[in-house]
Amino acid sequence: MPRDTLTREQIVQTAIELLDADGLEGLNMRSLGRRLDSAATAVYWHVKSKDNLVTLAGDQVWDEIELPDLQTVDWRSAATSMATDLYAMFTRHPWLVQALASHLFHGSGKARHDDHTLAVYEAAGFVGAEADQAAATVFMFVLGNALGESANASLKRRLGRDGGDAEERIRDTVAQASETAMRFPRLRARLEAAAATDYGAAPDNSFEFGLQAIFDGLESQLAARRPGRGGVSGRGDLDRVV
Amino acid sequence: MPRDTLTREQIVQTAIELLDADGLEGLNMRSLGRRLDSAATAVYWHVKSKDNLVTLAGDQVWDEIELPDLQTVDWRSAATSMATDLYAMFTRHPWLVQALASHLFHGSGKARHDDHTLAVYEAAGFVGAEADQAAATVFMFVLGNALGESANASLKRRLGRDGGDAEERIRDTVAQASETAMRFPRLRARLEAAAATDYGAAPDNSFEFGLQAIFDGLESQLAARRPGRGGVSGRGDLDRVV
DNA sequence: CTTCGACTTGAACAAAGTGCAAGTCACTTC
DNA sequence: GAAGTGACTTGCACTTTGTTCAAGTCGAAG
Repeated sequence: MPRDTLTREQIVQTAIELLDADGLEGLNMRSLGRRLDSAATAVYWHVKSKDNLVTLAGDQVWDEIELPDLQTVDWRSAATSMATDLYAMFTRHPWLVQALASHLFHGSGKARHDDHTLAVYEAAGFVGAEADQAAATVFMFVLGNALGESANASLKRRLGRDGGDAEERIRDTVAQASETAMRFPRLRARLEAAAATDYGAAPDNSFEFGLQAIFDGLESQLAARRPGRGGVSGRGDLDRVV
Repeated sequence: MPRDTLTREQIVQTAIELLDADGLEGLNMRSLGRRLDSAATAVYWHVKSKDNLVTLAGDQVWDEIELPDLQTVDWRSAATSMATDLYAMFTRHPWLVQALASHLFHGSGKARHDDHTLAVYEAAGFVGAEADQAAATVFMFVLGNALGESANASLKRRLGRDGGDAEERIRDTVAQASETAMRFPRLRARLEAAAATDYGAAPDNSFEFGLQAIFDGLESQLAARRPGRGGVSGRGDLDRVV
């Protein structure tokens, strides 16, 4: 009963669904095949390898974010919405962060990340060498938050999947970690509070807080430097900042 | 010819060496056993699982960073050195970032990250609810940079290992990425420049730049808010910042 | 009707994590 | 010193998962 022939788009789409649901570990070629009513190996006609498939899925997912319209909003709003979109995208697809960390995205990685980051600033009207660094700052902040969120999602997934036994495993890990952390006495109270945290609880507003603080800092650093120059290179005189 | 009995410390130490050299994918129980002159499964007497082993390795590695001395340095220097140490540690052990992203560290994760971040600020004299968010901001920024660096390291490792054939693979990936990125016309020039980048080249100073900008922003946000209050809770009034 | 190329399939291989029954060896106990 | 105990090691084998491959099926073109 083989239905209409498989398409690459269909495969990538299904892969994204599996990835969103179960993370990078949750995607395997056999279950993907099953979900597509095909043999696992049928996929290999359309896609070179699993790595390749994940890369394709990632490419597709990048396109979910869009550039804000410069005509209607000021740069800070534009940059804020762009960064927020980016963060939301990473949150929707936590596996993307995993893939980034384990190289799958890398090859192109450096190029694409920087591009999408630059989009934040170019879209907002910044150009030139300073924008490179400012954009990188914001992007790295977003990425860091995404990594945290991704790890969080992995945990929740595990907790949800294999019941009480997983909870126990996690309690173990916490206990084990505490042992190490106890060496930092000042942090003890805080750790204990964190261990009791309900992981399903609403997130705090630290992302927005940090984002705005960063914008403040960038604004003042860039403003302080702008009057003297108009060029494009000039990486040299940034060194004294540190 | 079985030598002296295996110890857990020895195993963890060797695991870290393998991880540093070849990343998370480079560590497998059989090669670990070989390196230890033991059967692969001997390790299982000392360690519960591979995940567990990676967690132990991570615990050990966290201890490489230390708290700055508050008596001798101002908060900003202290926080800078702490963040820089953290970043250097992640750079030395890129697999830690991978492990973070793929749950291995999570259980305690949220708790431990926040702790170590908080250390930046507690060590520097900040305390209270604002410190939570400020610390999280810095930490997330460091983490994001670390993720970028980790991906970069993965790529270099690949390039180094299996020769020209890998380079070709990477060229492919870049070409593929360009195709997608071409849809963002403003970014084209930048992408082409990035594709030509020598990955072995010296890093720019964007980490330091971003870090100082963030401190500027935090300083002004926190300073602006401090006069009115002295309490500890007070998450409510932060909302208006956004 | 034949052929060709797009596409699918099932068997099979290799790598890697892990459990298990059976050992070995040092040290304690009588 | 004999017997035993428990720490530790080993080889085998099972499982999951990515991937290859020879052998198909099927629809359209000639």
